Amino acid sequence: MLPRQAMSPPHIDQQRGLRKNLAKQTRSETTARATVPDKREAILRAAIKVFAGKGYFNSKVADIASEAGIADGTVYLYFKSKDEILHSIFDRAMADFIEDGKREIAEIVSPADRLRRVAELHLERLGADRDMAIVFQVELRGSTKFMREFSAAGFAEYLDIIKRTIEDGQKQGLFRDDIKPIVAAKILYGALDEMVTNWILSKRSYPLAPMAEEVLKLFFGGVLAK
Amino acid sequence: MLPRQAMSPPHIDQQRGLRKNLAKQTRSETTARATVPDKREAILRAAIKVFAGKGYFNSKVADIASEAGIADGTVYLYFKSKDEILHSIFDRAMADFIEDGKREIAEIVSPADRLRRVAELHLERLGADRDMAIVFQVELRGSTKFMREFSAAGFAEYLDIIKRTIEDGQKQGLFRDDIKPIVAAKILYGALDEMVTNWILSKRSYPLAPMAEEVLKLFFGGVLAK
Amino acid sequence: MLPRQAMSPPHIDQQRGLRKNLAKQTRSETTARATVPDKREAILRAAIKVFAGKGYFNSKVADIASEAGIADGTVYLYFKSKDEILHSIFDRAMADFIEDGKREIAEIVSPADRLRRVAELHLERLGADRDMAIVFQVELRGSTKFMREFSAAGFAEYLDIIKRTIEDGQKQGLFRDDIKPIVAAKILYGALDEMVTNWILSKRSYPLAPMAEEVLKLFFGGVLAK
Amino acid sequence: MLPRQAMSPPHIDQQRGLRKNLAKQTRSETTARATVPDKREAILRAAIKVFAGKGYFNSKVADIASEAGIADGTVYLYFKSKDEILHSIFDRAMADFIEDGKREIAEIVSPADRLRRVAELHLERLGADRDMAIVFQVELRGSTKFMREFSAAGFAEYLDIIKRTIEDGQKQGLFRDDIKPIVAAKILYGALDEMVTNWILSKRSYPLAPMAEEVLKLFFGGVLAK
DNA sequence: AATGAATGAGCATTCATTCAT
DNA sequence: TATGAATGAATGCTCATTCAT
Repeated sequence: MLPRQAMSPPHIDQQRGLRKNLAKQTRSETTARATVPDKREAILRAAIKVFAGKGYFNSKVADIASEAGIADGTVYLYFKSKDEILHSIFDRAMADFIEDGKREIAEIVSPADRLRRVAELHLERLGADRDMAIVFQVELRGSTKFMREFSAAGFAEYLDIIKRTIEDGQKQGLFRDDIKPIVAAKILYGALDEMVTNWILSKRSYPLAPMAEEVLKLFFGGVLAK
Repeated sequence: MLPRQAMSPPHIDQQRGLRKNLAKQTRSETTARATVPDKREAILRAAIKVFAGKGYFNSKVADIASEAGIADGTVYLYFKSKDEILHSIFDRAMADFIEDGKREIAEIVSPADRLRRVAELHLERLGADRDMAIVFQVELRGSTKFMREFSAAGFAEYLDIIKRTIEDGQKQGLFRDDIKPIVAAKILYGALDEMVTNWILSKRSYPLAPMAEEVLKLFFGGVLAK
Repeated sequence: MLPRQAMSPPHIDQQRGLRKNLAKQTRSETTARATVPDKREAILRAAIKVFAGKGYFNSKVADIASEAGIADGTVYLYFKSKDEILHSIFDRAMADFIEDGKREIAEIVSPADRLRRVAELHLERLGADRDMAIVFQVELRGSTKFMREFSAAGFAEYLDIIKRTIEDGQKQGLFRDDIKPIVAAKILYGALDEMVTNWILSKRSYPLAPMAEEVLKLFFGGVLAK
Repeated sequence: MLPRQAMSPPHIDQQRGLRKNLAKQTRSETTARATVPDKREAILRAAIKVFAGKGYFNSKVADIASEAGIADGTVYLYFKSKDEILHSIFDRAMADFIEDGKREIAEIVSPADRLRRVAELHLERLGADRDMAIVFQVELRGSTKFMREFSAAGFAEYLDIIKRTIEDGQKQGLFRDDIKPIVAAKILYGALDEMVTNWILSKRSYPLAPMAEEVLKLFFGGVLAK
């Protein structure tokens, strides 16, 4: 669920990011300003860290600016408001996550394998960036406003991907058809989501991604003994 | 998840209030001032409504007081801080929920039926009070601080009830034993939780409790066709 | 400077306090309410203690009520406001102090001895009740409003007593007449006042009254060697 | 007792400000905004005025900001709290006063002349800035907390200067040695202090400094006729 | 007279946002 | 672009005072 750009070099998600990056590097060589190539990116990374640490409402814009190594006012050259920063974090992450998910799934034939890949991706992504995971699990939920927007935008699409895969499975006779696809999709999502939340809150440190297999085992076969 | 008192439909509280009011009026027909039976209760109800509507951080103490029909300062006769109000909501609700859950489960022999009852209770409770459900799903999650406290206190116990039931099922050979009970418990909880969240965010109005059956069907049998 | 009533049984200052006291005692025997015969008095004593401990502005009316062992609202049956309590403390104390001073002085012929007696009384009074002294030295000064009123009322009269005594001394050729009596009076008062202030602030505990002699030695003879 | 900087007649501060302003205007004649040269200074001056007028507890931070011609929040860019403003006033003034006092005294040989200079300085300083004098006489005394701190810090040092001068006088046989130097010092201080207090409370307007001579006349020679 | 629950005006402080430089 | 000093609206909480009982 972590946006690619958040983990990769900046700009890669912005139309032909690669080209832009090249251009920037060219400029960088002349201006000798190698560090913080993209300030917008730096602000977002700083915001994720700060939000994760203190929560959205307890985080001050000054904290973010400080973490990003810039002046307070500079934040407003890149974002209209503190609110917009949080939005940007979600929007970018979700868009990126969905795009990646789609791509990876596209090549997989078996619905079960597709679900497996989605679950793995879900946990791999969030498991790779604890701060981002915290923002997603905690801050996203901390606001009905965001939840609705989130729901309306990316989340619905994400859930739809799962749902359609389940429908495929049903059409192919692989999945039971006495279960509503959308409900099954929500259950899978809810289970994965709970894994992430527990992982975040856990005092122990353990890899999140392997939990995908555990979830799928139950999701596929159920808890009843055969 | 709402405490019985707080969760019972409004008319019951009002009936209680009415009775008390009548008594009072009889006692002093001249004085018109009708005292609110339980102001602390009124504040909690008001807070749940306000928090549900605008979120904890966007809610002003004045909003709560106004909703409760009392003066701002009166809130502080019953609660030490705005923060304590939120805590009280959780504490009471969780304690009550767990107590009820335990009682109901105690009489059920079959582990599967016990899980069924837990799931039903979970959705019945939250489904009966949308505002309380919003506070639980949204505000509780919106703060790592609360989540940790919640986790440490009531939530862990709740999850443990589910876990032990699953262990029972495994011992009796009813449930697969290649699945870790705690993971299965989290999955069930996560699935139920997702049902609640979706219900809250949904524009359509539908009964939440019946979703329990849907979840259990999948949780027990899995999604794969036999 | 401590008002007599503040150190003696209540009511002694209110027209024939003794008689009233007797009456009260008579009543007390029937009602068995021997403690706190005069609530107004109790409030004033409590206020002096509380004001001395935390300062006027930091003292809550509730603190005073609690210290006096009565309900908050009861305070307002005896005083119109918190402000009035402070006023009452000063007014009573000053009136009493001046009255006593005049009486004691009246019998003394020698102006020097009269000053001596005034100085002794000043320090004896305040030295006998540290809390009252604190209120006088600290709270009285902490408000220009009070200072002006104090100045206008009792203080001017007190200073006048000293001044006239000095004038007497000058007329009798005992005191230098190249010094303005009012200035000399202020100097004596200022010196005594400083003794009290130092005594209050001192961490060590020592008797205040003996300082009168020290002050007078200098006031009479000056610091220069003869 | 006012720090030189703060105590110097307004025009000096303004001159400094003007020069700075001129420079600024030259640099940018288009921008109309004239920056206040030293905002911290302005806040302190405003606070002294406001505190003198209404007392510390009755003064609102908004009053100070308004008097200083700045926004409320700006106060907190220079001071951590309202309390810190009062502290700053005292600290600066005392430090400055003591420094000046020491310097002036250092060059004087005769103990009597030294005391004279101290007394003159004392009254000159406070007599030159009525508001500052009010804050010193009223607000400083109005809080045992401040008095103790004041006592511990600057005041003790001030009193010590006087005390040692008197000790010098005694060693040189100029002053009686049957009087404790510290007591004499307190008496002198108390007398001066009383002059200031009376000056502040007086409705008439008269120069304070000349009172030094009156006080010293009595302090040196005593009130008794020779 | 006494109570103490209720009131609500009042205020120090914070912090997102602006804007002159 | 970048800065960061300045802004001022916003709000949790206190506490003197009231008043129904």
